[in-house]
Amino acid sequence: MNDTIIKNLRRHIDPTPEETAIFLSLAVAKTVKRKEILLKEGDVARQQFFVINGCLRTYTIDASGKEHVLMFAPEDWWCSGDLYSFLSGQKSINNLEALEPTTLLQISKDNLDILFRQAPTFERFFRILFQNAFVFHQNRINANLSQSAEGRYELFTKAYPDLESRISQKYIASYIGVTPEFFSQMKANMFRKKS
Amino acid sequence: MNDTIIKNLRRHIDPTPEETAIFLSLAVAKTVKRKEILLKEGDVARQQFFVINGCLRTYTIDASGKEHVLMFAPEDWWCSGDLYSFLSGQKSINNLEALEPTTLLQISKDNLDILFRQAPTFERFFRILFQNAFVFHQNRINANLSQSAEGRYELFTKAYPDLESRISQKYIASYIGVTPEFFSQMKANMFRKKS
DNA sequence: CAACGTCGCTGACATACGTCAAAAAATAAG
DNA sequence: CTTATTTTTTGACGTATGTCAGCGACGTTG
Repeated sequence: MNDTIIKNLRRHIDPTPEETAIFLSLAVAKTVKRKEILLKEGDVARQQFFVINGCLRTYTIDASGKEHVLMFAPEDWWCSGDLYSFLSGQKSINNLEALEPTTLLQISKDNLDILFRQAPTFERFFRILFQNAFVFHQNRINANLSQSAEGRYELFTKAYPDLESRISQKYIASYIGVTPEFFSQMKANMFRKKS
Repeated sequence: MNDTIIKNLRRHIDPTPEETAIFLSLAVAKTVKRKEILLKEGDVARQQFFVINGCLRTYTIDASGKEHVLMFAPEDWWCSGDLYSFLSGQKSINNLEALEPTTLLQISKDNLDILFRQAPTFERFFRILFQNAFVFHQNRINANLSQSAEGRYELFTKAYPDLESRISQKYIASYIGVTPEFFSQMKANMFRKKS
């Protein structure tokens, strides 16, 4: 079970066995059920998560009560729920929910600070992690500015290759920024075009 | 002139005089004219920039030739032009242009790697920088999903408080994802509402 | 198996925003 | 200062996407 996270860490850094041990001693394993809420708007985000198995979604609820999916976190993804809340201690404006039964590691802010002090190579790891997140998000913003719903849908399938079959498509619609009804019609149109 | 960058560094880290000196020895000052291009789509992004004075914009050009502003970088902002290109050495898909006569510091990828090795506190600095960028971008994505053009415009004014009077409003329209024509009408409507 | 809620599909109608063209206003250049 | 260029505004009309309502197909729970 620790294989997944160790492989994930090795993607960007080469920690010594001691450093890995420190990391593992500061992270806590956790299992949640489908539909379980890990972070609720208004609470403070106290943990950073790493998904070993399953899938999470981060979403907001707007003034008129509609939900908007900010990101998915399937296996091998890191997820903060609400990073600003996590860092600042302010109330979260995002929600975080499990879309499947999910196994994850969580690490608290205090432990993360300890980690950075005791194993500074993790500064590097998270620097690279957020660097990549920056690229990912800028890409998505670009898609929002320049592409139609179809283009954004393609970007989704590239970002999350095997997710579509696992989750309700209303979440995909929300992620690309259209209503479920329109998404349904759009897919029908796309199919018609192809054949 | 180095005051600006030193103050910027001190926002997140507390570098020793030696570390600051290392940083300054690896960064190069540069001045560019209005409309000068710092990075062109298809080239490789070789520098990371810090704006001392003036303003840059990062933008893409879509298949139909339309430009889309991804971000502005007025004074005291860092800007990568195309971070993916900078990191990977792949061709850039973004363009970077000065909107005003601009003074900046630039640091190459090689020098940045040297900096990380010689003064590891900068790993921390850039980790925090990208962390903040993550929050900023997620906010913007949320606005794109949940708000109308008016809401996105408000977010722009919060993100860049004194920029509106300095740049052409067609760039603001592009940043919030509407046409200049619609933006013009929208502002007229907003004014009418208020009074 | 029955009953219920959730989800996806369809169609009629509504609206935010885009397109195109032209004039007016502001800015830059000679 | 004057002309040329760029930017902004206005208006008519088009389109992508939203809203609402209904209906059928599942999947869950008792």
